[in-house]
Amino acid sequence: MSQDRKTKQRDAILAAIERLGRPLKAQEILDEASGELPGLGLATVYRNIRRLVESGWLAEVEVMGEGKRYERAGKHHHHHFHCQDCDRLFELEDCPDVDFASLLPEGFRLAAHELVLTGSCASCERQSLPGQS
Amino acid sequence: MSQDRKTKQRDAILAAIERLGRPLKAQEILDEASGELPGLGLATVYRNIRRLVESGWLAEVEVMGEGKRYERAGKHHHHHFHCQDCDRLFELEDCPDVDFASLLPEGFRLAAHELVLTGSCASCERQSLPGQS
DNA sequence: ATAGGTGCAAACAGTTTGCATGTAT
DNA sequence: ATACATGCAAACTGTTTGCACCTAT
Repeated sequence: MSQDRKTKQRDAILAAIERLGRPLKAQEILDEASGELPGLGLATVYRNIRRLVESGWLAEVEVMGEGKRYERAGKHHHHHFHCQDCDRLFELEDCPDVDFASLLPEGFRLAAHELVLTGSCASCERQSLPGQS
Repeated sequence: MSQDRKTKQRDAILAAIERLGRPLKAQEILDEASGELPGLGLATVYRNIRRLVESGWLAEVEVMGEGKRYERAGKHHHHHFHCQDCDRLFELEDCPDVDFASLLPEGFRLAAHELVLTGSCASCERQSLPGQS
C-alpha cells in the first residue's frame, strides 16, 4: 500500500526543478540534477516527471516546434515567453484582460486559453545589439 | 537553376491539403493523398511539407500534446480553437487587438505571439446539451 | 542530358518500457 | 522481506536523411 517512496533521485529531481524555477525539458532536469547525483538516468527523470504531472505538482508546457517542458504547477494563471535565441522558456506575470470568448464563432464554448509570446530575452537581446557592425 | 518541379506526388499532396481544408498531420495528408496516388511515401510528404512551409504556402500549427499540423498559410494573421471533444482544430477569424508586448519583462523583445483557445466546438457543444437528463 | 524528386530503408531525437538489481519501509 | 524505484538497453513514434533510381524540363 505504500506509494511514492522518498529516494535520492526523486529529491534531486525536485530540487533541480525548484532551483531553476522555469519550465524545463527532461534533459535539462537531468543535467541539473546530475550535478548533485551523478549517474542519474534519463528514464528515471521521465518516470518521475510522469508521476509529478499526474499528481498535479508539475504542469506540462509546450511551445511550437520545441519539446515538452515541465514547470511547477499550482501557480496562478499565467503565460509564457519563448526566447528564440537561447531557446529558454520564461514565465510571464500576467494574463492580458481580454474577452477571448468574443473571438469564437457562434455556438462554441470557451474552456481555456493559452498564449505564447516569442522573441528575444533580455540577455540575448543585449548580446545582439553590438553597438553597430 | 530550375527549382520546384511539378510532380504528381506534389500535386496529390497539394490537392489533399486543399480538399480537406483544415490543419492536418503529415499522416493525415498521406492517407488522403494516397487515395489518388497509391504508393506515395511518407518521406515525400514530409519533404514537400518542409518546402511548402519554407516557401510560405503552408504554416505549422501545434497544440499541446498533439503532433504538428499543417494548414494553408498566406491567410491573414489568425489563431486557433481546439475542440477538446472531437480533437479538431478550427481557425479563428480575428486576432484580439491587445498590446502583448506590455506583458514582457524589461529588455525582452517581442517577435510574435500565438494564441490557442480550447473548449467545445458548436457541434460537440450541441450534443452535450441534452435538454435535461 | 541533367538537376531535382521519389521510394525505401536506415538514422535520429524524444519518450517509454522490460528486466534484473537495488533500496526504502 | 518485499513492493516499489532505478539504471540500462531495447522498443516505439514521429521526422529526417542517404542512396540508387526515376522524371520533368
